[in-house]
Amino acid sequence: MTLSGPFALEASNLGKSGRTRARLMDAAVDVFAREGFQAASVNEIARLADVANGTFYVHFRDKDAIAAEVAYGITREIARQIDEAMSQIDGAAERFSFATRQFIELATTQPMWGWVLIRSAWIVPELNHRVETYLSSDLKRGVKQGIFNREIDPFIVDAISSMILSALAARLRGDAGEEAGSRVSELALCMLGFPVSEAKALAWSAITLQDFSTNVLPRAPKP
Amino acid sequence: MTLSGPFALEASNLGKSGRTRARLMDAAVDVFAREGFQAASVNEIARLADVANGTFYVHFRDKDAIAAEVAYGITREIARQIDEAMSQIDGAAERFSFATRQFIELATTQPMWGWVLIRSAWIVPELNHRVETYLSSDLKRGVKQGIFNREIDPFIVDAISSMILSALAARLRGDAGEEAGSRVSELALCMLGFPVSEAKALAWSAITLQDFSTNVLPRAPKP
DNA sequence: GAGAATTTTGGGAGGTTTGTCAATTATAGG
DNA sequence: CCTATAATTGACAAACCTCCCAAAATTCTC
Repeated sequence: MTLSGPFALEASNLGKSGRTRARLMDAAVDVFAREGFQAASVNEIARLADVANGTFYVHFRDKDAIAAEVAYGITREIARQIDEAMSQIDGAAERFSFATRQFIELATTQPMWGWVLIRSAWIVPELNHRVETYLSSDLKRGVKQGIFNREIDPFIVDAISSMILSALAARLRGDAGEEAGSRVSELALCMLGFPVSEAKALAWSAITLQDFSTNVLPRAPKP
Repeated sequence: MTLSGPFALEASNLGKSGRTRARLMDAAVDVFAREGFQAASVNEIARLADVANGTFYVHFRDKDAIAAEVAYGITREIARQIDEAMSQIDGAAERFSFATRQFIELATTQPMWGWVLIRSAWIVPELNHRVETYLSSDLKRGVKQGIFNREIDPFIVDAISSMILSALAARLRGDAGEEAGSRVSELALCMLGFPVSEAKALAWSAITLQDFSTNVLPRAPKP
């Protein structure tokens, strides 16, 4: 039996249909991560989910439909998790730095989700868009708090988010270590108008990162 | 007759084989730009180049082979052009800023090349790698000149290059105007340790951008 | 447990893709 | 003009893909 992924775990208390659907989504994550959205085939997703190819079409209209669902599920879960972990943090700069570092640690704990973000972000606009929405809200909070002295518009949000994605990619490839999150966070803070020393202090401060792998989704009840 | 692209012009004085090869490369650029590397099919490239599908395989082993050639051709020409245009500039920061701005103007004058860079950079490693090589050399020059007070390693080069690509994408989509080059250049200079005011001054200084469309490749002789 | 409703199955029609190759056409040198 | 060489062609096998649907299996309800 294939070991079930995050979506399957989450759906373990749903009806049969819901569970199959979730299995397909986990399989899709796997295929998207390995081959990217474009090269992925419905056939392979079904094969990996251990269902007949016809079953796929019972649950999703086509590849785009499952991609949208997967994008939604991934980004929602990541955002929920990060948000919860930093509910106590108020300063926008601290929040940004924490979120960035935590986000990049995704690479260690849920590499497949990371790869999907990297390999499909440019093709499934939903993905990029949602990442940028979350990012944007903390950046704007910073402007309100008078901390970032740079106007926040889609251009700069885009720039920062693609920088973060590139750091995530480096981490996934193994080209960067744990410091990746701090480094990119420092660079971004500089861009936002922070003096180098302050950016460094914030970005490299000791924090406790959540362990995605155990917390991101509710545990499945033991069988 | 299909209007010939840059590669065909460049090859107009070559033998028949060379010209066909070049036509295929221009067609490949077109298809890659529209659909991305993964979704592109050899068939469509051949169709667009107005040759039989078998002809493709005479000139290239497969899609990867032509992608590598195209990547090589595009990056070499862009680099050559930018390099020539800034041969008089010596300061690393000025060079970086000029190159960045000039590079992004590629979006206006050779949008297809721009799209290829955007849509295929993550899939054809050759592309990213070459862009980063050129970028790296000017950044390192800056360190030698004592201008950038930040260690230049692949991580930061990666970060900057993906930021530049995101600006190029915004420009191609029409979401950003002429100012895109200056904006991203300013952001990057901040990251490299420049005080905001200096970064602004450099990034927004008046410069004369080369007109890629007329200069990037030698003119074809009139028939 | 029987019958109804839900879910899954897998074969197949119709299409596209890759890569090959014998046959055809164009080009160039004598 | 004629021939040797180079270049191109297009049909084709084999693989794979999407999407459909009647039949089989499973689950639910009473």
